[in-house]
Amino acid sequence: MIYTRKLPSSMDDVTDQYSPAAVESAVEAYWDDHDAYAATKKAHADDPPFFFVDGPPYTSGQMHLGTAWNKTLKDAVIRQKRMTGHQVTDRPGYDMHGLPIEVKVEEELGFENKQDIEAYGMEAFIEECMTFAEENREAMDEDFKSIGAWFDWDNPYKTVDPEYMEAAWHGFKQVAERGLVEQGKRSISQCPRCETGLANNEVEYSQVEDPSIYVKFSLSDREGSLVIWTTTPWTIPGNTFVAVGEGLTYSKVRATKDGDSEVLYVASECVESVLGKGRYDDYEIEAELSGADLVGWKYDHPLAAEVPDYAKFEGAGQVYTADYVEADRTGLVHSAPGHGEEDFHRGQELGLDVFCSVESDGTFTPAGGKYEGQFVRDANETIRADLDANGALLADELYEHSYGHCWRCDTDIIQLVTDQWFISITDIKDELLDNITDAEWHPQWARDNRFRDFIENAPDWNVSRQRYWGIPIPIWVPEDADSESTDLTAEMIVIGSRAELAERVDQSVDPDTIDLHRPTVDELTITEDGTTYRRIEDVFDVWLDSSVATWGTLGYPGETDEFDELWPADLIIEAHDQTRGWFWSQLGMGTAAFGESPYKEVLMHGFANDKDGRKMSKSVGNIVTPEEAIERAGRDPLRAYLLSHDQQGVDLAFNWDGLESMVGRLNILWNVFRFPLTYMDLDGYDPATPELSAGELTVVDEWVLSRLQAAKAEATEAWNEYRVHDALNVVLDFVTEDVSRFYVKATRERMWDDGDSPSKLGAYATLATVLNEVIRLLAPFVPYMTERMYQILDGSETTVHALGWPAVDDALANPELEADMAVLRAVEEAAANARQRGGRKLRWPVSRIVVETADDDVAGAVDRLSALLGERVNAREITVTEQFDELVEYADPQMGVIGPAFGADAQQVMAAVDGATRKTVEAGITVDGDEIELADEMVEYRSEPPEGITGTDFEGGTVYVDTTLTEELESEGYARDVIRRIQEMRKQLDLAVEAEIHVGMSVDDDRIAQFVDEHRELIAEEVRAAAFTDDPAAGEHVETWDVEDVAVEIGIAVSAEQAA
RNA sequence: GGGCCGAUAGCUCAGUCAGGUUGAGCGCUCGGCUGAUAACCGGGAGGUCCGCGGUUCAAAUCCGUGUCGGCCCA
Repeated sequence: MIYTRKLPSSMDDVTDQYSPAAVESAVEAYWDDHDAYAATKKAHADDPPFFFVDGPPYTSGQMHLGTAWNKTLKDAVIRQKRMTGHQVTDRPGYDMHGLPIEVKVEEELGFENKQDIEAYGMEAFIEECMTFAEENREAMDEDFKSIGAWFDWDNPYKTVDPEYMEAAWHGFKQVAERGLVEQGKRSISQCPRCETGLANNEVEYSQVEDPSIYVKFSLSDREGSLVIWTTTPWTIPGNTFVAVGEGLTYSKVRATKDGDSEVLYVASECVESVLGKGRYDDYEIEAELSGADLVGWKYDHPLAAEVPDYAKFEGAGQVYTADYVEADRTGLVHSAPGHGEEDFHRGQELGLDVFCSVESDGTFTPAGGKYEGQFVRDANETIRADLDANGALLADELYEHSYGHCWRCDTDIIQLVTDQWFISITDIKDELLDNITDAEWHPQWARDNRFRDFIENAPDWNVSRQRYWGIPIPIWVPEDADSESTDLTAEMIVIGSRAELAERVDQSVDPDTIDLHRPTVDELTITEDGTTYRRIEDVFDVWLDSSVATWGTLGYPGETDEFDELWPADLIIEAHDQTRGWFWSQLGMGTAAFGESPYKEVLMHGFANDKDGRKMSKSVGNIVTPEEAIERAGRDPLRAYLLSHDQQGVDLAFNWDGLESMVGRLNILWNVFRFPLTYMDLDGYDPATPELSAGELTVVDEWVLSRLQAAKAEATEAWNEYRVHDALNVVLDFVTEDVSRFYVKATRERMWDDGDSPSKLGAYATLATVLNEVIRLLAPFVPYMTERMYQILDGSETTVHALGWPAVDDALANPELEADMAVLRAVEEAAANARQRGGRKLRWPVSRIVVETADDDVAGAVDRLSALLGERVNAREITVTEQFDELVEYADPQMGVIGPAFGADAQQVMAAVDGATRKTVEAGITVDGDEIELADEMVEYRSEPPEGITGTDFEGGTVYVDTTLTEELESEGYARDVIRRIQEMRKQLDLAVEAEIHVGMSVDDDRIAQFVDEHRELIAEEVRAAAFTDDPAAGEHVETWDVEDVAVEIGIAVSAEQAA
């Protein structure tokens, strides 16, 4: 053969069925041997840049189906972008800091709390975290490579690298210089086990059962009690005020139980319910008051004896209004600014001090009095009992509701007021909302609804964590200062780089080698203007790490050239959970630090769920791993399956049958690819550089080339809008519908034309053109099999992935022909249907097919393509008519009219009329010898083709097939049947396509034998028979066939000259 | 509890923006084709377009409401 094959010769046999595993391992070896990835990058090294940024997966586990989808999509996009002429940034990233890894390492080491870490030694602990993260990262590298993801694996960005950590410091310093970093007390969600604050998105919720208690707060300046409701008894010690709704109405209720009476104040709407909960016998409403009337009322702390240091400062122990009050439960809200976020904000507004008697580990401080040292949840029961003993407990129930717990260790969170550092997102809300629209999102609804809503409601970003494994916050504050006595925000020094650190700290530090992790940086001090500064101990919220990825990827600020050229990112791609995650954190950080969105375009895909659309989870046992999918189907099929579904915001319900179907679709592609190879090989035809002008193009060639242009145009347009699945499906549909089902079938015969047939050369050139371009269009999706195909068809470049994206050739587009062919296909389908109903298989020719249509376009199309149509439907003649005049009208008796008119005779009339032709009816119908008079409305007629003709409707009309046999038609039919049987036997003998044979045959029916005899020459030519005898027994291979109920014995032998 | 997304044949999905007889592929079944052959093509069966209510001559489509699933938030 004359074309180059570069693949290992053991894989050279492409006549095998499509075997993904074999193709993929061969291609993988080929890529390694030829350094295909490097060759691809080199091919596009001088193209205009495209700055893609990989969202860093967290290095806590291995690749799952969702991350496989994510990386596959990114990989396909990168490959396609390269093909369209871009030098694409493909540095993969890994998110390696944070609480999840700390928790894993703690588990491995058997730790239970922070004290265990301190005892073990922070430095050693951090080393363990680094090792853990790095080992996981390496494993994930291999996972991602296994699905054919081509990234710069030798050079990933890692959030633990000094260069990357510096990118975070730099960004943070810009934020500080804009005055957006501040320290303050805030109510935060605290994990008492991890002893750190959590970001809102680190809190997960689930249903739990908690106490639900109604507590009476005895009024100190008048008779009666306020009734409040809470599910957190442990916050009662911290009670500072009671809130009422300004616009609500409250009732003064005199309630009696067991003869005793007392006065209770509750919202009027809640009276019935509260009194019921308290099991009072009776009650009487004595007065109605507005919420404002209650303001300023004073009450006694219900645990005054147990918590002697309770909040009794100026303004405490009184009633205030608050807008968070609703007429729910009691309409009065127990407020503890040391705990609840809303309580805290209202307390600040009212100028109240903060009372918080709970430590960061969830135990009461000495200020908690009797409860000192108890864990809050354990104290619930004691507090409940104490309230009961104090006569303050009105009702005591259990309540199931959703409550937050730590995303990593599942411990129930507690709300606490602590000192934290914030980025004041709320100060730049307008700028953020403005910057949203600088990025284009796919799908757009995610940006305009979900993302915008989130940003509108976003609180200040608490970026400090009281942990170890993270980027140390680069803030130094005066040595002895604390937040109570000093405005730390005003006094802080923020360091933005290693160089600045080395320059300003008191110790000698080498900026090139320093590890910025704790505890190294903790020991560094800064002395300026006579004041010594120490670093605050906190590390960054891990979300801040990845938020700087767009410049961290580029090594900025250490390296500035690429940043100046490329930033902001052209595209990022993640699943919809990142709307509140990475999409948000990057916008927040980019806006706060640089005043703009760090990305220009977002592609948001969905989640991989199980076949029922449910989340995959270990506990349910419905997890499908990428490894399993690859083993059962293959890498290309898995990739194509994942990418064939909507990539914009919609979840995927993973289904094994769907994956299997994809193997089937790709198998058709494989078959189309290998179909012409044998012939091209025999003829020494080189499919690498097909010349369409070198051969003779038939109308089918022109048509499929036109369809190819349409497929390219549609795929390109889909890519431009990141409708990635459409870009894939359009091409696969073209391959299966147009190329396989129509073109190949219509072209097959031309493949075995002899010699340099112009028609054959035209077919070769057409098919080679189609294949060359289809391979390019599919390369981003199925990189292995397209590589294999390319190397066999062409192979002039190292890899298919270095090639350019095929352009539409307008000269080959022919919409009129496509429309004509659509008509032909509809007619053909109808004809096949009519044949089947007429009992005439396709191998047997029919004398004529009549297309009845009132549509000029349809008539014209059939006319123009009548030769091709005749061939495909195996008809001697095709005619087109507006009105098929051979239809016969059959009578359909109308019993609604006949019944009343003929009474008892009606049944007989019906029987006589039913199914008769119009001619018969109009000639006169007789019943029992009497002609009956039929009014027009008694009979309707339906038109049907006559005997021997079958009609089937299609969209533009009706196709009639005349299946009437003539001797000549019958004769050819039998001959074709015989040819078919001999071909089958050739195949059974596995003969070479060009091998000549001897045929012997006897037919057990003289008439049929005569028919076959008439076609000896045709048969001999079709089956490459050198000799034809009447003696089947002379063959090496003899078989008796049943042809239309006639026994035909056939013997074949390889010609002597062949065998010799 | 709130926001967004999804629900159409046994399965996977299109159609919903812009109302007009619900479609395709897979699977099943019957048939056809036959040197792409463990491939390919056609026919058939298969539907409460998630439920309920509304608008309209007409609703899978628009509106309201509920159910289930997903993500995010509380």
